[in-house]
Amino acid sequence: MQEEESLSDAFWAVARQLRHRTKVALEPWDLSPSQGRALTVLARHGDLRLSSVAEHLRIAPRSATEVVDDLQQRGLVERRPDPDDRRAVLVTLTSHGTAVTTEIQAARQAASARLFAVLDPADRQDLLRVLGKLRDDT
Amino acid sequence: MQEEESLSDAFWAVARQLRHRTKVALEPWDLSPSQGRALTVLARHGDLRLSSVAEHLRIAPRSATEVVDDLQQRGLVERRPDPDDRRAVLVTLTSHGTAVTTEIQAARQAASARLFAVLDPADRQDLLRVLGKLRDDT
DNA sequence: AATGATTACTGAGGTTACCTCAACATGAGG
DNA sequence: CCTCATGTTGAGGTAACCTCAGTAATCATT
Repeated sequence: MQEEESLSDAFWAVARQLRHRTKVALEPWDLSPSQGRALTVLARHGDLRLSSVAEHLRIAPRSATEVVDDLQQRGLVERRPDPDDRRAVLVTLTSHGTAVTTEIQAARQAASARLFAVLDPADRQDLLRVLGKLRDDT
Repeated sequence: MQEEESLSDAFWAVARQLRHRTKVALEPWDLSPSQGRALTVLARHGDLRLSSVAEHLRIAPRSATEVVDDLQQRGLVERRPDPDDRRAVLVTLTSHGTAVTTEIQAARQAASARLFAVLDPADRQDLLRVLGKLRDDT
């Protein structure tokens, strides 16, 4: 059965394109993927503990310390003591960080829009439907 | 236009699944992604110079040296002098390496088949068609 | 309230998979 | 043969992760 082989090949080829375009679109900000994701997570969930940031990024808490260190140096986030638990540190977007995150999300979306723009509406719908089935599995 | 956002979200969700399953399927061999790809490339193209291996893997020649070092230590590939150019080294799959590569490709294909098995034939055809359009773009 | 276990973070140091740069051998063209 | 280009590798560097141990704060139990 050759079919699955080429399905996954095609899938990876498109994934590579999408990844590459996203990377290029995000170059102006010079952020690592983890840093970019950290900003997105903070924008979505509001202030988070360092350990929560680590969970969202699926990295060790110690590694989240480094990601946040870097973002803090750039003035994109602040560390504040958690009022509810003085062991914990809350990571918060600064206003500059919020603005940058908005720009980044726009750039990311524009990059993916440019890729998917070659599809007509019916194709998009098909893709969304089929991907939905794959995603819901397991 | 929210549509592209969820299209790429769905795409990445599926890509993550496929990557995860492939990784799990390949765990028994304890190979890095580059090592796995190197074996595949060698199986497809036959003996290659170290610099060609580097090109296929899109890494620096010096880094290909390390990948090949490791594969050689495991007895999966051999280095031979290139008869046509004594500066060059030819990397060749050993018979053990050929056998392992075959097993790996089967495992990879089985993993992707399991993911795509939830689709009926019409869905698969749609997916393949739409991915083809996306891939040919650029 | 005192104590012992647990939790949140971080310093120190390690690993992996890359990188660049320079050295060395070989090859190709004037 | 002399110069310049090419193929590989040694030396050493870096980014982004990791584990492990230590400190401070909190929680649970007595």
